[in-house]
Amino acid sequence: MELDDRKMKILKAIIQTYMETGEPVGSRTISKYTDLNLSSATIRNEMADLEELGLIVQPYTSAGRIPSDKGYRLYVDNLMEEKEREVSEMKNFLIQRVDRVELLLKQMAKLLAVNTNYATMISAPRYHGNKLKFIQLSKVEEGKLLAVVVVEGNIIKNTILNVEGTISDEDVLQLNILLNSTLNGLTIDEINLGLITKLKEKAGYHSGVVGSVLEAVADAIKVDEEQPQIYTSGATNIFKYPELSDGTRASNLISAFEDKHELLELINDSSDEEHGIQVYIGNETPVQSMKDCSVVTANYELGDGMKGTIGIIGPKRMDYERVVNTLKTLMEQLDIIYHKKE
Amino acid sequence: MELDDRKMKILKAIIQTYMETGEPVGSRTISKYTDLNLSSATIRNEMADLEELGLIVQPYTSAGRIPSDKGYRLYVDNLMEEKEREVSEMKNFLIQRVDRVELLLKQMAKLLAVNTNYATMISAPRYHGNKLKFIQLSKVEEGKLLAVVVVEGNIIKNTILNVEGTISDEDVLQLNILLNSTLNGLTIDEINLGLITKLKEKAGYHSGVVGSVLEAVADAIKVDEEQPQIYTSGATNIFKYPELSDGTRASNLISAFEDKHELLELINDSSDEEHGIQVYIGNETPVQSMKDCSVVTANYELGDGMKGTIGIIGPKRMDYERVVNTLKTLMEQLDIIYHKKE
DNA sequence: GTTAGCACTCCTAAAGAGTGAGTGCTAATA
DNA sequence: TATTAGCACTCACTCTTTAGGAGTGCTAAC
Repeated sequence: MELDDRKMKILKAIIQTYMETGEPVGSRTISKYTDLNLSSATIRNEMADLEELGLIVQPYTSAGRIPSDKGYRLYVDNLMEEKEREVSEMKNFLIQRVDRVELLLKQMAKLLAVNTNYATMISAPRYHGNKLKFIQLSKVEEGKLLAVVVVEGNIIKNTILNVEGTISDEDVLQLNILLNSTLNGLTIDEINLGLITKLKEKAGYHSGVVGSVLEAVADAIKVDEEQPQIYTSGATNIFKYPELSDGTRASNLISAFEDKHELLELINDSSDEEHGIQVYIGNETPVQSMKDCSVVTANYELGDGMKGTIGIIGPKRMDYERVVNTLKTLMEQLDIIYHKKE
Repeated sequence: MELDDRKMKILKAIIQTYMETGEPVGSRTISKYTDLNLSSATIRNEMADLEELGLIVQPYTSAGRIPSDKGYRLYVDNLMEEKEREVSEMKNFLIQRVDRVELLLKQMAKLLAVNTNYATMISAPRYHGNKLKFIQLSKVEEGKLLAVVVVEGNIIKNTILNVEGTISDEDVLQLNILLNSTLNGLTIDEINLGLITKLKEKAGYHSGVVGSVLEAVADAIKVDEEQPQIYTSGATNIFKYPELSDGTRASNLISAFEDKHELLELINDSSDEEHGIQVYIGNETPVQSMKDCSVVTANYELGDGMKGTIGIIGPKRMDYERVVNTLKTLMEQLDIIYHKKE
């Protein structure tokens, strides 16, 4: 048995109805809903076929049908049509570049959550491949240096270093000049051992400080590399969907959002996928606590190398069209704003 | 009718039993539980009296009794005895001063949540009264200055300033010297208009920059003043208590923890209370969504002026003794660690 | 003052009945 | 041959009923 055009139409109708109501869809509903002008009996026959194909399931005998993961997958891959985009709000919001990326991301997460009624997550850009823009050491108190590192995209990292022995203000000045002239414009990866040795030589008897500065820089960046900052919003939106609101499920989901550890897997998994938008349906997700959810991710890029991931988490019957379109629009807008200047 | 010793004992037994089970407590239970050696009938008479006094209530006719808010209040104020403190873990954890306060607070929130099985909240120290330690301007790119402000306690704020016109490196250096020599050691409050005017005069034709630097500093600090950073942990612990886990209640509570707005009220309310520990039972709390909870807050102080608030949020039948003792211990330890150096 | 005894209340869980949405199958129809 | 009408059947859901039990309040005896 093959999946002919009519079956497709019926499947689509089932999925769309189920998305709205969240309740099993019966044959009579479809018979009236579609422009196919078929009796409920015919629909029933077709539905039996669709079930045999594994695209829909009955929660119990003689109930209506709900889409299976496979059904959703087919819908997302083939049946979904692009709506005209709702750009307005996003556009206004993104109209100008923001100096502090974190702020932008936080607001973006919130905006998306409010707009979609799903939970959202945005990972701060990974440094990987980012250029060092500026390093500054300052003596804060005796034995303590403040190191400020600015990376492309005006991401700022502060670290306080404990240094042994005394350093004069003049020394600090010299070190700053040395560090900046040597390291500026390099990516994190380009700062290799050879360079470090060379730098230490030049630093003379302050080579120890140079060492710990670089260590601290690497450290500050590594911390973010391994557990990048993740902003979340709208976690409580899941309570709007009864199929996710029961005790344990909700608890697990909210926990995932709270300690953000599991979200990392999601980011790691989807960030391989170059640039595109990825949809995880039910069991496809790498995150255990989201087996009953669907997740849509997109990889954004702000400047050169400043890449991160946006994720939208909702019930399996989420409005894929709207979510995918919203994300696509967002990506495009970001592209326009952050690349036109070059 | 007055509250004699025996009634006290019975009330205490009821509350303690209810804390463990979360279910209405019957007369027979108390009759066996206590060392009073009274029959259930006698207990029943006493319980009727306690109910008349408003200290316990029946959820429905002929059910056992549960403590009322007033009952809990009496318990917290008079009946609760100090257990020997469990210092061990806290002590190990706090043994050394940490350079980055934020990190300490984050960990502290988590530790408390895991230990108590309640939700926790810690507000980052308010700047109010804190001394400025260090200001540093750096030219990051043309037209953009990076301002780094360090306040006592090594709290670091970064802001990027857009400046019109060009500034030479030499100018930046001069401004740094000027700003630091004038402002270091002052509290935020001490930087008044007179001082600013004087500073602007000295800055000569860069007075505009000085203005915007100070504005930015004030701004960065004001943002924190108005909506101080709040770290939360263990919000999902509330699912461990059936009386808080139902849909709407849980959703509201978790929401409060997510956007942290409501938590501010709690902090503002309790931070008036100088140093002590405060217990809010049920309706006593200023936060709407916590009417069915109890909240215990404590005000901590790290250095001079670095004050913040810790809050523990749980069900009304929370283990007040343990929570209060844990917080007391924590306060003491912080005191010892952060004040002995002076 | 304390206690045993007993009738009474009211929640809870289980069992049963009725309802309705929806199905699968069969036979008639176009 | 595809479609449809008709009908028996299934099963979740709701309501009601029932029985059980925990716990009470009251009374009378100790």
